Amino acid sequence: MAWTFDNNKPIYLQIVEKIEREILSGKLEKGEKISSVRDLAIEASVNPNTMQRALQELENRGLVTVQRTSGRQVTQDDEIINLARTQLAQASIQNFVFEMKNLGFGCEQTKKIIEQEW
Amino acid sequence: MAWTFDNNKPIYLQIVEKIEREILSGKLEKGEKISSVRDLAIEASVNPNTMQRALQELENRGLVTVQRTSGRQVTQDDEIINLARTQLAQASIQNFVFEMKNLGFGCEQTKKIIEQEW
Amino acid sequence: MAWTFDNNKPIYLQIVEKIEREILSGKLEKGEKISSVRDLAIEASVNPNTMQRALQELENRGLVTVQRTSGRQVTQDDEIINLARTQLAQASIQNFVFEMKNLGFGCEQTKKIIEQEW
Amino acid sequence: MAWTFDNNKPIYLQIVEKIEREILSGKLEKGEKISSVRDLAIEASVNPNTMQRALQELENRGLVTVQRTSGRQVTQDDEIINLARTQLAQASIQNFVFEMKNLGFGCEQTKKIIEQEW
DNA sequence: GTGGTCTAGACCACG
DNA sequence: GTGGTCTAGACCACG
Repeated sequence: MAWTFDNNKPIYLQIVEKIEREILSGKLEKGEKISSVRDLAIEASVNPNTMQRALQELENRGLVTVQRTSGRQVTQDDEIINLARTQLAQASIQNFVFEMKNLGFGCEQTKKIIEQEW
Repeated sequence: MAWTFDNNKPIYLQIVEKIEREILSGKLEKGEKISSVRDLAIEASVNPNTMQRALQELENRGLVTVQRTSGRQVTQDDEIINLARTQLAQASIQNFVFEMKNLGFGCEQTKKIIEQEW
Repeated sequence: MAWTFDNNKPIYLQIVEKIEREILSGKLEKGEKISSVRDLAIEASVNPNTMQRALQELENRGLVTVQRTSGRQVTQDDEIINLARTQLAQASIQNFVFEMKNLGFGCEQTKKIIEQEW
Repeated sequence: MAWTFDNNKPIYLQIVEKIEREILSGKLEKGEKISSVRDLAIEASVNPNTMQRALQELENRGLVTVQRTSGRQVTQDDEIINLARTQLAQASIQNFVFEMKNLGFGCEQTKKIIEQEW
């Protein structure tokens, strides 16, 4: 029911990342209306203020826009979404390659494992 | 100079991960003596209490052992190290594959990028 | 299309200021008939209630008058307009001088920049 | 005693602007330590959360930095301060020139008034 | 009903 | 003691 959170990171940031991933994956579509702060707060079992803060952060990043009285929606701006997607992928890959090298894996070996895991 | 930390995660956990990575990568060798809490704390520019806590966590995980009088050293136990390495790699790969799928990347494409990035 | 508003201030106040500026600048002339609340609301993309409230405020300030049947018009009273103009200019200048001093600009320097910017 | 606030704008934003002005004017010097959130909140007669939010915004703008446990200080980075100063001055001047033109003042007249008011 | 702001106050991490 | 996060809940602007 309630979303699950990791104790070692602020909840609001985990919410930001969750929603960001939904936007970048297209699960939340460009321009789609987002549930109200109150509803999302109930869904996630967090305080409305916490949800508010998460959504505000998404606004700062340009992924979400607000219409004062009619709620929030995913940005219409493809460029912002694509940029965020590219940046996340970039970071993810570099991070991964660094980690695998560090653990002693070679390139070929890593690719093989990815193929299996895919 | 000082190690760099991310404000959004407990410092002691970030230290744990850093030292764990050094052990798993072999930068800190099996059985190698570890600097004193004091020295490490200075090196990292953190409070000795914080460093202490990090090392304790590494003991709990079995990666570090204590000799009352002669300080700490990396475990001699290959098995523990290998297990930790495997687990970390597992988690890392699954995480990565999930993320890339989510961002819309395919298996071949991902492997190509890894090759470039390696 | 729609007028643009700053999220950090009541919309009705921003409308008041916009129309006031149009009156003081003469863009809306002395005695000129003002569009209906309805039309203005559509033009500004705001709720009629909001526009209503803005016009009421302008009445309170004496810049706009109402004729029960024939709608609103800009006041005929030169004195009121001139007074408002003077007050706004006063406030604007004092504010500006304070700001520039505060930012470390001198009088001569400021005058030079104004000349360029004019 | 308590700082004075305008009802038509969020308090936290007014605090941001007040402190920003103190930094840009040099009243708060480069690298100077800033009072604790709690103390500032008492000084301003606002809730600590409100003050926290204001300081967080100043952090986002790069004007203030945090040391987790030892409090906040004005940034050491001249460039950031100078940039902010220039931007504020720019906006202020353009705004002012626009306003004065709008009110029917000429360039020479405006400069004369500034001289008197300085 | 929607988002935004604010207060009050608890609890945590780090020192 | 310092900042950070979170909850609970009030009240406001706009519709």
